[in-house]
Amino acid sequence: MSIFSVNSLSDHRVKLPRSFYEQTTVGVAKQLLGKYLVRKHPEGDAIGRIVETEAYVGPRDLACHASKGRTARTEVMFGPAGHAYVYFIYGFYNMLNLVTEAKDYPAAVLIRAVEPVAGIDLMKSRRQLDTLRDLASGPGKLCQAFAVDRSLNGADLCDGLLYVEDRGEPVPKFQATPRVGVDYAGKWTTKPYRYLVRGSKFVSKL
DNA sequence: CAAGAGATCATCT
DNA sequence: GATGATCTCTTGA
Repeated sequence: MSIFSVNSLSDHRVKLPRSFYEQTTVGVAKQLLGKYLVRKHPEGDAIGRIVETEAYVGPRDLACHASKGRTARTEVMFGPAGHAYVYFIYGFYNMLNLVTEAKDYPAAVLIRAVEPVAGIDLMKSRRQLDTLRDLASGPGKLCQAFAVDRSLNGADLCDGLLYVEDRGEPVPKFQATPRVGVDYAGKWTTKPYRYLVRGSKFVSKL
């Protein structure tokens, strides 16, 4: 590193503080675009630029698990912001969410896709795939690539091996669409709570 | 390329 | 006992 790095934007790396996650869920979901998901692991670190998120905005949102009430599964969402909510679905896949808003207000943002940035060989071996585009372009895929499973449920994103980093990029241009796979949620099905970085090849689908 | 089925299990009824 | 915030592979145009 040169002495110029002090003033270099490219050196800006700040772990998102809890106050970031305490904002509105929709705000967090949008602002996470262009941030970096970091997974520290004995096998090696994995980093990806977040390109797709979904907001699950609280107890009234019929697509949000917390709309079913406070249970063992949803407990983490009722806790303070800035923790991971990881659950297992379809008998195969883990989903990574980041808990938002105030304690006792259950809401979270689903991380749906990232662009691989570092630890790419590790991701390839975990995914048994060689195609960069397919390594983390979906919520199940990225959990596999980043070795995220239920052992991380409840993990503190402000003090642990999983967190999100701000590298000083502005939030990229994005588009909003309805969320994927929530056809059962009545009027909540069509709410535009899915956010995608415009032009990214690494989103799960258009 | 689009559409459909199957895989497989934690969670809630 | 049903179902799901998914993925992959197969089928057929």
